[in-house]
Amino acid sequence: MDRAAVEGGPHSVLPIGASGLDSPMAMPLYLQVKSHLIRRILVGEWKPGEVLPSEMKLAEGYGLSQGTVRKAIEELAVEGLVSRHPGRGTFVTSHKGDYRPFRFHLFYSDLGSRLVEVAPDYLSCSRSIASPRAAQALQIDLRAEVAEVLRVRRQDGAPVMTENIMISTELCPGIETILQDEKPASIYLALEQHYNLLIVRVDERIRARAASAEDARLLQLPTGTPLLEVERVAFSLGGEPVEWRLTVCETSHTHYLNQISG
Amino acid sequence: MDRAAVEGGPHSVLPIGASGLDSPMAMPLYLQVKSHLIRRILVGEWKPGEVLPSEMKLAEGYGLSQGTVRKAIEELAVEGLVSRHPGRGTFVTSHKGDYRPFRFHLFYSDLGSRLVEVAPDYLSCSRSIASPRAAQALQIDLRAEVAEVLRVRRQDGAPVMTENIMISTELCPGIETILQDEKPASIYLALEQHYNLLIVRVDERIRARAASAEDARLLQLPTGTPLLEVERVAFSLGGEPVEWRLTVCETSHTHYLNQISG
DNA sequence: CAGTGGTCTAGACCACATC
DNA sequence: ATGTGGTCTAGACCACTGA
Repeated sequence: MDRAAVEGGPHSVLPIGASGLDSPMAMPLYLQVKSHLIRRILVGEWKPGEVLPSEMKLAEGYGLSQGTVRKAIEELAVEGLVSRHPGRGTFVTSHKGDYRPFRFHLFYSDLGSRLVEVAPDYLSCSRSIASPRAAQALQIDLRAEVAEVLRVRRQDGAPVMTENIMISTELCPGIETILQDEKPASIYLALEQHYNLLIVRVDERIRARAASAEDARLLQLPTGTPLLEVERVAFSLGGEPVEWRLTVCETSHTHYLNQISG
Repeated sequence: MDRAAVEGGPHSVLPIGASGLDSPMAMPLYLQVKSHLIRRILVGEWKPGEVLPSEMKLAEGYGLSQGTVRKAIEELAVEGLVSRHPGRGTFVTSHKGDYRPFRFHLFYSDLGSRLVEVAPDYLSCSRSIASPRAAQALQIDLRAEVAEVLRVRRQDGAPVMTENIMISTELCPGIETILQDEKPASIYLALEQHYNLLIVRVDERIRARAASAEDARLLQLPTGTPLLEVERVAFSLGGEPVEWRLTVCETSHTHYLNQISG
């Protein structure tokens, strides 16, 4: 075998053995293939929803056996970057389609239905200055510009949750216009379609707090009511923080469900 | 190959092809092996911390190739039931040892340290009657007996978290005595060592609530203070609910961290 | 040193989807 | 009919562990 590199396409990124560092087993070949495939997805060679070449084609391209490429793809599938369908092929994950839509939304009504199943109301959507917490989380300048969205979710007509969202306009220029016009139910789908940014991980820090005057007004309840506060940072496939979000939820008929296994 | 079943030991459970249903690919062989290994662990053939036979030995025992058995074991490793160590062997997971101890405890101080790193104070430990919520979660009779524990955790000397724990005495006879005597930092380690019950999954429902008079007394703060309430049900390897736990935490210098990926 | 799990290959057959 | 991913085999070499 000649460890052929991937050549030819306009999207060719880096041949696997390009650095002189491919001494035997420095890093397993399947992990090198995995990294290389991630870079090719990142760079847009295959966009969300599109199909990858077959295992055999990729194996030929890399000059490796099918089994090695298969192991790389299997890890991508476990991590949710691609999904595999027998007889059809391997597809880049999209928030569109049937692949676990809204898999990052863990709020449930106490009766079991998911709170995300009703579209949110957009109260405002504008350019703004990042809050200190958002700026730190997004690793941007303390007074950098962001798109800011304020949304409310209802359950049986009553408002139960507010979402304050900030996205760097440097990373996503024009995002405030898109959100303003489309008012999407899934912001992550919008990021994916307009900026090729695939959200693959979110960190959520959860606290209890008393309702501020603003909370009380938006959620129509007394100031001081205990509320659940979830501060989220969403990261793209490339590991960049893309979105900061502060969700505040009234939990008398709602809860956050976390199932931890392994 | 003759698809030899596992014979001989006193712990032999079920040969893989025992039912007449091993028509080709009804269920993949590696999944059958996986299920069989889980049953053998459940039944105590190898206890937490002990080593499994090597892949080759298991493959010979089942009359399959090493690769098939490997795939079964790899899934067990991903699910956290076993851990693999090159050159040493495959071990049944234990909460003891270095395998992600306290991996179900997601409370952190705002400075980043884990709240579980200081041993809790045991305030009380007794036999009691299950609360309605606990009885429902543990799938036991509404007035069934449980062991009830009340613990408090401190941060820099100040109490920040109470834990109210109920465990069915039917499933774990004598557990109240063990907890009373040992006051273990990890209840799951105690369940594992005394009852061969391995906790592999917990469901947590999170809400905000106002401090009750009892909360206020235990945490030394005003009644009505917003607190984070986490209602946990812990499940054993066999899927039975084993423990119900209500954690109440003051979150002005503490948070619950959930990292969601895939 | 022998034994372990980790990687890699090259082949085979299967169920499934699409045309 | 063709091509896909899914399963399974049988061999090889490697790095690491522990006696």
